[in-house]
Amino acid sequence: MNHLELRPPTMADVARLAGVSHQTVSRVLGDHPNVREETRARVLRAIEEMGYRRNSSARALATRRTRTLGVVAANTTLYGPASTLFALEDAARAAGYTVSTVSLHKLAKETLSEALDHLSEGGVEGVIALAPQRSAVEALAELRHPFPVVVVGTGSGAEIPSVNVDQQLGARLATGHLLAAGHRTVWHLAGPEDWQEAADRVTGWRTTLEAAGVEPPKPLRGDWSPLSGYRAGQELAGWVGRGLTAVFVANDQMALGVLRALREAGVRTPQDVAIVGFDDIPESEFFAPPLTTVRQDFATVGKHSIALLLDLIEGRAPSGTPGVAIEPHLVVRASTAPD
Amino acid sequence: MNHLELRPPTMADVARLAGVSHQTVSRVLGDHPNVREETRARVLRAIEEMGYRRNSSARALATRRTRTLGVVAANTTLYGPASTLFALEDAARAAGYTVSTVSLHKLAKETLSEALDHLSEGGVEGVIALAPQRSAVEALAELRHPFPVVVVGTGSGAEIPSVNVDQQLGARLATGHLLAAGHRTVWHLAGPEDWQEAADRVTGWRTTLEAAGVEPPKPLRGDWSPLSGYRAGQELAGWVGRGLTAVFVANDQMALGVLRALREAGVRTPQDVAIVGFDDIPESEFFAPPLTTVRQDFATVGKHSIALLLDLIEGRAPSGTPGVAIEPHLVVRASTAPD
DNA sequence: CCATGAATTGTTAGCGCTCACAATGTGCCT
DNA sequence: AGGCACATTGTGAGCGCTAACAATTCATGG
Repeated sequence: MNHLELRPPTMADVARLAGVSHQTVSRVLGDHPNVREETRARVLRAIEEMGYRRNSSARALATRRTRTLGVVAANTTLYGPASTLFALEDAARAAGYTVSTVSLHKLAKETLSEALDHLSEGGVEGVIALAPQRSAVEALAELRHPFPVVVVGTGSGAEIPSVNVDQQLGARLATGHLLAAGHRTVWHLAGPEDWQEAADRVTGWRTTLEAAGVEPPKPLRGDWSPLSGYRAGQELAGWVGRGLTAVFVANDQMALGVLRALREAGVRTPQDVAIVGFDDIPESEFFAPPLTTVRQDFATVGKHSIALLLDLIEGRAPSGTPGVAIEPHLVVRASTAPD
Repeated sequence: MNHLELRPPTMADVARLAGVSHQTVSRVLGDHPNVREETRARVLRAIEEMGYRRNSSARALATRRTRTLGVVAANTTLYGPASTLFALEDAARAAGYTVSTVSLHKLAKETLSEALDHLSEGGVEGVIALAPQRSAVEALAELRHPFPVVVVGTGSGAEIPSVNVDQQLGARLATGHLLAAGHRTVWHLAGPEDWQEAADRVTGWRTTLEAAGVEPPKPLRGDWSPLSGYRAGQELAGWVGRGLTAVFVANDQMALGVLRALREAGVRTPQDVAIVGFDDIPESEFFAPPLTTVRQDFATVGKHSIALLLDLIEGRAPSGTPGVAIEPHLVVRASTAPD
């Protein structure tokens, strides 16, 4: 309880109590095979009795392994990043690693550099960067760092190893769903230009329309926030009755704003305009109306990222198929089909 | 770039290149006053040239300070915990500490114990526990750990130092606001019994009603999820016209569910029933209608928690006024007042 | 009964850094 | 010029652990 007690016991202390050498204690802790059962028991008892814990710094110094990974991210209060963070942490811990996180307000080159410095000082063996913006990856590619880095969510620009959800597929699912429901065309409210995900969703949307022989309308731009969706929604409302019957919105939060703007403009969803979002945040199911959206599997993203990073750290050939994006799924709700 | 390069340079390497002793390099890095300006420059140049970085493990071993804090949390994808996590990380980094996070699915005693073990193995100097459930604090109190622990969000049971938002005040603001608007009574959809915040909000709501001479209706229970709010909302709808004109919902997600259930039942908000939520998640402003809610200042929570933990680690008397809860604020929107 | 090898344990030397102290250099006063 | 205080630098000893090797024990079989 009292952390100010004299200094914590060392391996030598345990060894003394157990009547063995410190090396034997180390062997027991390391699950070495060649330790007599009785000795092991004696050592374990001594460890228990003294409440001994290995000193991680000394261990790290001797082994040259800190068993710590770093994660750099921005916007960690948003559902997507928060979920990814969670999955990463889970996967890393399962692999016996500790995770140090640096949450930034913005992924500018300078802050990124400071973050890597901070993690580097902390002795991480590798870093996962949740860098959805292209500029962030570019900055990352220019930065020197003494450990491998894996990027999550910024396509495979090939400069840096990465793990991704197939955003284009997600957009194709969304757009295709609307076309299949009989809509002649599908409008798109996109995310910020600099975001890879936003770009990929635009591409997926555009190609789906083109494949169907439809000229894509000019996409609108938002910044992921409900407010920007609201503003775009007001603009979209003006096109109702002039060919706009379906909108694919690049994320659920903006879709929420769009829904509100349409409702205020007297436009009914889905009767007048069908809406599809992206992310499947927990709230989406209870929007007015419940939102059809695209769900990403963050747990898988986390597992793959950690696996890839560990491969790089160990110097093995990456075990997962490289460049394979994780498949998202369409979740159909009332915003595209009256129930 | 290549992390498999020969072994990274050591302080001795830098010293050799700069023509000084390793101790002088250490002094330069430690900003020691007594180093000649010219020497310092020479050392810094050598450091730069070799791309030297101090080995944190060796440093930690020698100083007995890891400069690492741990955070244990569950439900980190929710807005509140995610925001707190962010604030904690920010505050810790500002204080020169690295943060290791353990995100749990559930704060059971066993998982908590494993989490503390994991962090302990990682050499943390102290831990912040985001433990909103009373059972979690109790479990925490029973566990032995060789470092100080600060709990966030579970009242001041006094067993463990804690930092809190004044949930009762928040509930009083919400309930008072509704009473002031002329409602005769206010119903309450509470969070899970075991959660301290839920209990505090119930208390704040109840005392406000009692102070106004109103007998509080029996509170409903939800589990924070929109779905549970939806179910409760269906039940609440049945009381409309029989005295129910206002509901204080213990969080915004449930309020979303309530709003939907009421709408489906043909009950208008706020004309027929006014709703107040709690949390002010980013979506709340765009609900149908926009939600009046209570905002918590997570950044302050983060700063206070870290400050308190560092005080405990350093063995100082806590600098902040102990037990002082952080004030939340009411954000009034259309769900309680037609615009 | 002793040689032989395997199983088990101990010994020694760092890992790269900081701390305490020793040694040297510098300026200034008398 | 000598001496003293102070600034500056160097030296040695760990911090607590693991890795490599050395030493010991133990069972076997000839």
